[in-house]
Amino acid sequence: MKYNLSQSEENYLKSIYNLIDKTKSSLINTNLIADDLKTKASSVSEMIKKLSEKELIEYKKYKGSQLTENGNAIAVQVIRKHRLWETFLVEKLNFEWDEVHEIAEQLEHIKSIKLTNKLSEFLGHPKFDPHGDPIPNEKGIFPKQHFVINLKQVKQGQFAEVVNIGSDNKNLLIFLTKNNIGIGTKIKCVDIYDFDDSIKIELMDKRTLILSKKVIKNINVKLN
Amino acid sequence: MKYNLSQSEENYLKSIYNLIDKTKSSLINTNLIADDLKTKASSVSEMIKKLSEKELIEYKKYKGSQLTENGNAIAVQVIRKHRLWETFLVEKLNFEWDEVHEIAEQLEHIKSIKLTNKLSEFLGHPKFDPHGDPIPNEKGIFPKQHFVINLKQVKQGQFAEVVNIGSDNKNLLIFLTKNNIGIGTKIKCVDIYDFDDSIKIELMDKRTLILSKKVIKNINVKLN
DNA sequence: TATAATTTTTAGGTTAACCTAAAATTATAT
DNA sequence: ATATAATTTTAGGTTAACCTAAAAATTATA
Repeated sequence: MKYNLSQSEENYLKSIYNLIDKTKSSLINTNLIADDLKTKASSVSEMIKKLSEKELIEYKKYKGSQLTENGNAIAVQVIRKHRLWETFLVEKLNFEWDEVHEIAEQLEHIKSIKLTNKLSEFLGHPKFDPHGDPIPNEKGIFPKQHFVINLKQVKQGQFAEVVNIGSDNKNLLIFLTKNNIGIGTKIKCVDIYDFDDSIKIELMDKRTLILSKKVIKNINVKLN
Repeated sequence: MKYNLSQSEENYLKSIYNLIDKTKSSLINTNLIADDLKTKASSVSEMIKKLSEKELIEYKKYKGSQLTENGNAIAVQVIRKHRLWETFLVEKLNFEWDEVHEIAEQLEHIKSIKLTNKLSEFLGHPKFDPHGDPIPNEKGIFPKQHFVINLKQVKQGQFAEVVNIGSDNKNLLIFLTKNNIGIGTKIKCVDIYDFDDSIKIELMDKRTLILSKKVIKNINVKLN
């Protein structure tokens, strides 16, 4: 179990992991990966073949890819590093949450298990990163999370608390910050507009705000 | 002045910078670089040609290489990152000084000026890294150093203080640690053995120790 | 100073990761 | 059910960074 993968290979594994997570489907299409990694389907086909020869991906031609146990374990460790570094950047270096993704994309490929573990320790073994994403431990175990739902599931009149932002889009994050929405923010759903799937929310300070469908899609909450 | 260099290209610039420093010569031989980077002379020739087309290296065939102003500036920034990360690893994550070089070799290529500056700030803008090497600032200016000489220059009876170890060799660093020699250690030269260029030193606790020529070569001191 | 030794460069090849275009396969729609 | 559309793979090409071996240039030596 001594893989020495290139950054590219790690990125493919991570992408597949994230796409499984996002799409809740176990077989990931080649085009989806290509899209996610901003590369071409032909490049993906090639890489998938290589990774399946290394037994990190399970794949039958034309049928889509999934991760093997080993592939999954590696992806999880890359994600662990990504989220630990994001936490470091925000907590220790005072970066804004919209600035860290890009830098963490680089840092996640640093190869040193000892570094990762010491970093985690230094940060106090954080369970969630600045976007509310759970941070797996050295063994790949994720922390337990409260029951998380998407904001669009919240009914009129219900109270909820933001626990996670499901996107690294800089402008979305800046928008949320400007409107005082962050991890832990408590909100009330005061109105639902069916015609465009937007909603009106109320913050603790009684300020109200209309959120578009696209914004809502990326806000995950727990009910209060 | 917006270069986007590969890790390899950065390594070549850094290597030339370090070799200029070490050899005190302004023209660096192709073979020296090959040796330093554990690559072949033919690869170096190729890369040198490329970097001189980018005007980062000044070079005439068969005559050796030197850095242009731009090449030097880039090398210094890579070195800045290397030394800041080494400091972080030792000061904040409690790594030993013999463990950090390898990891810093990876971290030095992370591209984010903002990260570098925030890291420096987080560390309190350190002037020297764990091996006593000076850390240049954002503008590439190195801190002033006291007059530094090599340990072999110290005469019998003189007192000196270790300010710098001129090697990243793990075993050398472990050896020094085991013998209570580190940056800031005060020593007295009690004997010089001409026949093998070794010396006997005395530490503050009166313990004496014989150091070989190779060890001495890598210990730089200031006289006290 | 001519010859030998060393150093450096060039020529030509390999590998990883990308690409475009064409072919193969699968999915969709009439 | 078959034609069309979409997806995926294959074929063949490019680039960066390495390599070996041979050629060229420089340096050292007899």
